[in-house]
Amino acid sequence: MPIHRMPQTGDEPPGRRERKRQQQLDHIADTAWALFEAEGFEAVTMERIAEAADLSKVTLYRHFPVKEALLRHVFHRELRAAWPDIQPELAWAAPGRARLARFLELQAAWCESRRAFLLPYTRFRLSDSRLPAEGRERSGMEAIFSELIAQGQAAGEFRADLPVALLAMHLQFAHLATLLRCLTDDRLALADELATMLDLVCNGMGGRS
Amino acid sequence: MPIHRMPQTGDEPPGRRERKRQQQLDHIADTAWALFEAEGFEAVTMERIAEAADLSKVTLYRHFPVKEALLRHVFHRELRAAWPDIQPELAWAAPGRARLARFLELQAAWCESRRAFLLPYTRFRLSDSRLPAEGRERSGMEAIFSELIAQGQAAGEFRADLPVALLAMHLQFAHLATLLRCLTDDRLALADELATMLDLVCNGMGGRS
DNA sequence: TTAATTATTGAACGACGTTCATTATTTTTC
DNA sequence: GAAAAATAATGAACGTCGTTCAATAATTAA
Repeated sequence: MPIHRMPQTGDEPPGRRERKRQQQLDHIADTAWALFEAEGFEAVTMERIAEAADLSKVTLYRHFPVKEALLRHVFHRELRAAWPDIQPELAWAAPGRARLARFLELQAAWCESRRAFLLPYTRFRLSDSRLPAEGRERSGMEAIFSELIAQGQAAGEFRADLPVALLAMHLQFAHLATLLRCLTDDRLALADELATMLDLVCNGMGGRS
Repeated sequence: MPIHRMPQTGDEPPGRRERKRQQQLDHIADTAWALFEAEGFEAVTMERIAEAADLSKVTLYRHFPVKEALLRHVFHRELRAAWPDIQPELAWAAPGRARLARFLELQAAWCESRRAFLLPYTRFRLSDSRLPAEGRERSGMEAIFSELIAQGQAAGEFRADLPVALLAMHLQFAHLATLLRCLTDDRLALADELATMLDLVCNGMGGRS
């Protein structure tokens, strides 16, 4: 069997190379996060991130093939960090639409304090399909939507004639579109628009089949 | 009053400068269309388009500030050209969902023969919000959706508690998302996925308010 | 015709993302 | 342990997108 890629059993202890890789990823993400926060996503060049993290530009691009992939990595790390605070709040709402609505409320608040990152991230997520296969794994948000929708389906609140993945994708695009609209038009309140969006996604726009 | 931008009454005869501009736009679009069709969107550089159209690169960028703007211009020209064939077919279906479904059918067929352009165009449309104001005018597709939805609202088939523009935007994003999915996954049939998408947009995913 | 606007151009630039040959490091195998 | 194979990292150069600038040509307004 080919040695260089073993079957990913996952329980084997990672070698030193993998460990160093992970901590270097963390180091890069920390550095990038700080720079993005200080100067904005567009203003920071990949070369500067590389220098600040004490890496070659080529090496940085080996880890993150496009700049937005780095943004996504950083962003998802933040999202994972916020999840323990968000999740218990959701249990109070009934599975299905109510819980989804509660999540969007909490999410909106979380997003408000990350406006600088949110616009480029949203744009990228809306149109990305050029990341390598491993990068096309479920995004943090997509995984959460899938979970919440599956709960709603199990509770009989969401239609079960369509696969969860499709519903989740539909919701996610509507979500991203709403974010994009709000971020490019300051007159729109994120929380309100998200509530309207959820209404539309759940109830449809009224056409009978 | 400032001379260089008059109120755009529109009925004054355009000067020679404006006429030359228009025919140059047409010339550029023709050239770009041919190159795109022959070699694909990504493979053609802006410099080559400029050379082929006998222009300076800077001049080309003056007309189309980003490459995708040129693609959009070319694409919308095609769509406008196809519209006379599509529109009469729509009158046979009742306004509202049926007519929308019919449009998506015809659209799918039209798209099938333009796959090469469709992917970059879709990606761009999904995430564009950096075009100059004049460029953010309603896209061809968005205008059509708006019209069809307004007809459905008037016929009482679509809910009227939300503005047409919002419904149209929602539909358009779902539409683009479906295109993106089908173009990046050959196993999916465009017509089928569009029908499912319309179902989802019209009927919602089943959550009660 | 003169004066003010606008179009067009070449040349250079910064940034993204890639390629390549070379060197260092880790992992495997003996 | 040491040798060999595989992978990681590097600098340097390159192509493309998109922009800036100063200079020239063409159009319009006075």
